[in-house]
Amino acid sequence: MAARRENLAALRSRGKDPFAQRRAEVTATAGELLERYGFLAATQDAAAEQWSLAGRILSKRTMGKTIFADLGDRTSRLQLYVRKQDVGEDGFADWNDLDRGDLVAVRGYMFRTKLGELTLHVTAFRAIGKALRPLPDKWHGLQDVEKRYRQRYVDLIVNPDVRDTLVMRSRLIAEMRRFIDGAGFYEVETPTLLHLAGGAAARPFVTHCNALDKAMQLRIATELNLKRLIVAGLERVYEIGRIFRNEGIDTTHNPEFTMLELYAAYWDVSDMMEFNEALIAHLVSVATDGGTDLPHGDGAISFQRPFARIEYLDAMAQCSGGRYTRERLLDSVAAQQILGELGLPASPTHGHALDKIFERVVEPSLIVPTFVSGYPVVISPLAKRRADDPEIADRYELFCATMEISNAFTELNDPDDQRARFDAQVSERLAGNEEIPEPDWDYVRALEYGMPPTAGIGVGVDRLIMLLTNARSIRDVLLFPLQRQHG
RNA sequence: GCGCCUUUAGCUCAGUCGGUAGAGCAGCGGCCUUUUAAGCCGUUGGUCCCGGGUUCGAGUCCCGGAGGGCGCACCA
Repeated sequence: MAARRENLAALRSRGKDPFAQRRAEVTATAGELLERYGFLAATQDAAAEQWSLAGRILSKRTMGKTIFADLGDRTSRLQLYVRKQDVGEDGFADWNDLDRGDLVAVRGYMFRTKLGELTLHVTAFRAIGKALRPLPDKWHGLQDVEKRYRQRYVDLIVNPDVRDTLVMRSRLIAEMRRFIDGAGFYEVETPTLLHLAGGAAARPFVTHCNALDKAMQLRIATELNLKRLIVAGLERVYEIGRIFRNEGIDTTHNPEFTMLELYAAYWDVSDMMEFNEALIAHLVSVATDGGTDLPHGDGAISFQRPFARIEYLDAMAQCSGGRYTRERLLDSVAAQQILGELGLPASPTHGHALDKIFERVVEPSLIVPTFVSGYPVVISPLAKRRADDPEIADRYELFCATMEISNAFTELNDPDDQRARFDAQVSERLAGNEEIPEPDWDYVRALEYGMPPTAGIGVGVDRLIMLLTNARSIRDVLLFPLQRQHG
């Protein structure tokens, strides 16, 4: 660091203070130039066309009166070629005071070196920012996982894979919006700060509002407010927003994460399944440059439409050799017995038991994209019952690579049924299940004004991005994953 | 919360049986006008995560603590 400060002082003494610079002319990015001049043959140049670009020096190779360096900008990395005879004595001295990590604006023309690399022959340049701290090892980059997450800015500078993944995330979410907007949905933003967090089973974060002198909660879902907007007549709404759940942290859980929730009036769960399948297939195509197969681990998963479809109860039966029948699963006592057979601890509720059984018995086999339809009503408090089977809800979940990717159902719009299910939840809550939220009675009031038949879906965006980018940990698709504080 | 692993130079890592701290890269000084993990010669650089203990002597052994990773548990 001392050496870098000396170089900074040297630049300043020649009137080239990098921190005094206000802006840089940029007429091209590294990526654009690499594409545009792909036709150049070795040693051939395009000296007639001058370009200006800006970025960070990622490496520097000095060879006497010549310097090769790599410039990185948001698109790519481009080699620079600087000759003393082009930039003069002073200019060359300035280059010697530039360190790896410094920010520069350069001007020059493209050529291809005799070893075949497209390179910018620099005719003019200027330091526009100085790195007082050295960059990590040019070859190994930053490996220390802890430092990578804590100092993500460094990770992003030196590890191209990290940047590629996070840039892909940005593109995929933009694509998701474009696709949904194209279907006539309004994007809305509903409050994060609520008096009562509902719409899912999860422990909320609690905070305090000084102005109201009230305890508040951070939302655990956007569901109830979005459906209020369906009551309000917006008909097609969605939100891509941050959700907070005060639970564990591991490779598939971060306390705050991004969820897509979308509601369409006049659709049922089958319409939603169509839409869901089209959306996922589209995103796979974007992620794979037009393909249908996603790399996953060492292999690949095909997202060729149509995806597999199976009934929840059939899946349970098949994966248990017929032992877990409808009768047993839908009976609270029998379901607990199954837990015992599986060697799992007893669950506080029937619903919890079903989730555990499914997780153990069915989920591990759900590798290819599969819609699992017809969840029991006991684990679907906000979903409509099937017309011909009132114990089963009109609901599906999409699984892929054993991860739940989306959860959708025909929304329950009968206020009396909704009130009854909330009452049942109150009992569960009193029985000690802390994840069951307090009922939001105003939501029932909203339903009393009339909600059209509606289908809704929730998609865990981070896990979807993990799938689409073949990331092993949710932290790899988050810019700043939560870390414990030092000290 | 439990178990296993891990923390040494700016970065990536080695460090034997407990004997006084090492390499590569980066940096610094030199040579080099098409290199690309440039090369060659020379050279600087340490809170060995923190706190105790055992010992003549601890990076190394013991106890406690902190951070991180993985697994389990928790978590639609």
